[in-house]
Amino acid sequence: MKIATWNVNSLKVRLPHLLQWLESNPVDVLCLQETKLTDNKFPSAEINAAGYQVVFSGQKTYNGVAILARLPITDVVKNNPRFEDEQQRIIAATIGGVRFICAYVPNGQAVGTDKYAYKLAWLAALREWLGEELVRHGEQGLAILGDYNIAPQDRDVHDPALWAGQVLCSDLERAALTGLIELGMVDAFRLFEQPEKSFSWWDYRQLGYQKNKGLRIDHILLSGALAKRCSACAIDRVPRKWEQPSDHAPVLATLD
DNA sequence: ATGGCCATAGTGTATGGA
Repeated sequence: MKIATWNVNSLKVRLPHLLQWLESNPVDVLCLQETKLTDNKFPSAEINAAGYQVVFSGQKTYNGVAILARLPITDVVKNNPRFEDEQQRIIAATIGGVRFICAYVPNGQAVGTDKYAYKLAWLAALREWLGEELVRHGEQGLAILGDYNIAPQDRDVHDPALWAGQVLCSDLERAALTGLIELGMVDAFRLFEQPEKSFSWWDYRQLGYQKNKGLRIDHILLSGALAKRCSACAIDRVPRKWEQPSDHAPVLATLD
């Protein structure tokens, strides 16, 4: 089973990229973030025509998540039942016996702001819910894929000195990510040897991609049972080079 | 020079993203 996550930064703009990417990467499960579409505008027909079922939870202008799958999608849950949230940032479903959570973690804007506090509260609630979900689904396997808006370590940052203590890299955010991992999750990307300076997001400004001024903030976390099945994990930079790209690249993993 | 870009809403220019 091949699984992937991609922050498309507007599915309206990026639908052609999504369909093109799926042609060359016919993954079994794909989690999308920042669809930025209300549900009535979601392009289900085009995605179905590409051979995928799809479930989604969106809103106007901001956020929005979706899960595409070649196999039937069951037991869909929208949002974290432990966290009241107007913002559509989570959708969960079971596919092929595996529990998938697609997550768009809040950005946090800047350390010390209200949005930063919201991010930390959101992550604390995610941990609480994840603990329960692992009891329910851990044995068969659970994966959380998404845009975490957290660079786990300095090696995931193009310029650690510049980013030290900043949002996406702060100690409290990293501790919140560690909190998820402590429940028994594994960062699939770090199961394998990877190129130096591997990133999943590059700023649109300052020729960020061309200069590889990026961060690794999109992750696939696997429960122990799935980590044992994982035989590969990589970032696909190809669509970041296309015309009018998302600022994020897809992250893929293979489960044997 | 401490910004620069991009998407959205909407038709000016602000907000949010990361």
